[in-house]
Amino acid sequence: MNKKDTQSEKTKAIIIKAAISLFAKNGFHNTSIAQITEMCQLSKGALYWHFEDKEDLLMAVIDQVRQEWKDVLRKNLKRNWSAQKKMENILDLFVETTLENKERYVIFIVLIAEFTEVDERFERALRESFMEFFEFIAQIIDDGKSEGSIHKDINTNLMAIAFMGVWQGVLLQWLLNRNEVRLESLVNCLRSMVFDGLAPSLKRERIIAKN
Amino acid sequence: MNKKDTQSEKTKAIIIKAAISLFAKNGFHNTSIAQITEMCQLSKGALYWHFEDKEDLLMAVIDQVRQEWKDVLRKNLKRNWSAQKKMENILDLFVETTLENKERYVIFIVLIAEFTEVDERFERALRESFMEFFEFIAQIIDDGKSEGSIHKDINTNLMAIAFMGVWQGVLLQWLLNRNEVRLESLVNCLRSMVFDGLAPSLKRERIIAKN
DNA sequence: GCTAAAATACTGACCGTTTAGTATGAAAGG
DNA sequence: CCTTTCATACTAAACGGTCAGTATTTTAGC
Repeated sequence: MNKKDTQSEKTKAIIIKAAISLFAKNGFHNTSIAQITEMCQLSKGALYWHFEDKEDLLMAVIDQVRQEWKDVLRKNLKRNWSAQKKMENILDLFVETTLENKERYVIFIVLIAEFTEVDERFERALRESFMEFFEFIAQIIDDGKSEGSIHKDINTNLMAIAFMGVWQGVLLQWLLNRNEVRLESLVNCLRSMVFDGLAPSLKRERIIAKN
Repeated sequence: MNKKDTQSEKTKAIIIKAAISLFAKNGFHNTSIAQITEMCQLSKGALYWHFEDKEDLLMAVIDQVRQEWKDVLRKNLKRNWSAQKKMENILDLFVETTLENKERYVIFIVLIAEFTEVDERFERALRESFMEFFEFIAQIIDDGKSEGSIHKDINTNLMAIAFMGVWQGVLLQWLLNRNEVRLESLVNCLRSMVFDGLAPSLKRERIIAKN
């Protein structure tokens, strides 16, 4: 029998799913075990059978979300695409997958805000989750440099972090203003910043200088 | 006697300052009244004499931080500067003031993450705080359009929100990676995205099309 | 294939602790 | 002496976590 098919794994998955949803909305500390067990129609004892404590559950949640991220990137960005095409598509991909499952992305913002400078253990777990993403983006950026579609004097690692940051920031502002603006519009705005630049005069000088 | 000089106002200010610091670090729900009163060497009775309840204190905190933001912008961006100069300086200003008082900016990120889709009252309070900022930035962007230093086809309000977002996102990623990267480096990276653009080829096409 | 034993999965009451908030009284100062 | 300001002691509720016991599934013996 496949390990994933055991009763234990099924129940664990149900609990993790509920926890992701509640942690993303209310944060870790403001979500009670009772809320989680109510959502998945289980008793407290059941939860504590599968997870040592609340923190153990959070670790499982972080792992799960990291895996989902990885899958989204690997499945949707085709290997044979150019770096430029990947970079152009990555924001669309974020928007698309956010609209179908918001929690997946929001939860990391909530957890960073909650645990940074507070709990070293979870901070590290979050940072390590992003490391995988950074390496993925960094590879694309390096390819883009070879291709000539990305400025060669850009610091790859810094840019990967900054790129992650701008996406998360736009997502954060969308959350706050979700009734006033559409995520697509906000991202289009971001795109025109990142890919076209904001100031035509500045940009022209730069291009002239580079040629 | 100036209202600000009364004992009551002094004590209030001390409590608010401690609350800002603790809310920014631990969030609202994960900060206890006891922690706040310990930090400012006061008793519970004292805090509840000056504030109706914990939520009342949070409202005062939000008001205070909004005021600080406003002051930073008004004092440091000279009225007679061009829009371009203002836009070029605003990120430096953020970095500078963040390094001297991190909480002032971090607290909004923490509170958005904590209250969005959870508590309508505080969500609105936060949104209204940003409104002032958006209007400030929107004015600069509009001036920049008249000047010709900013693309005319940019949606001003959206860009103001997105601009706020990218700053917050970079700040968030810096918080997480503060031991690996400097905020200045990350913001320089952001600047080269926003002002120079990422992809030279795309950009050139756009300029040619516009001329 | 049936049954007994054993491992797994789960329930719900309960415990100690922590929390926001209150009641009450003591200083302090004008 | 009376109002403002603060300290101390307390309450009720909510929290994470435990535990004795029950149900359900899997394994093992024949």
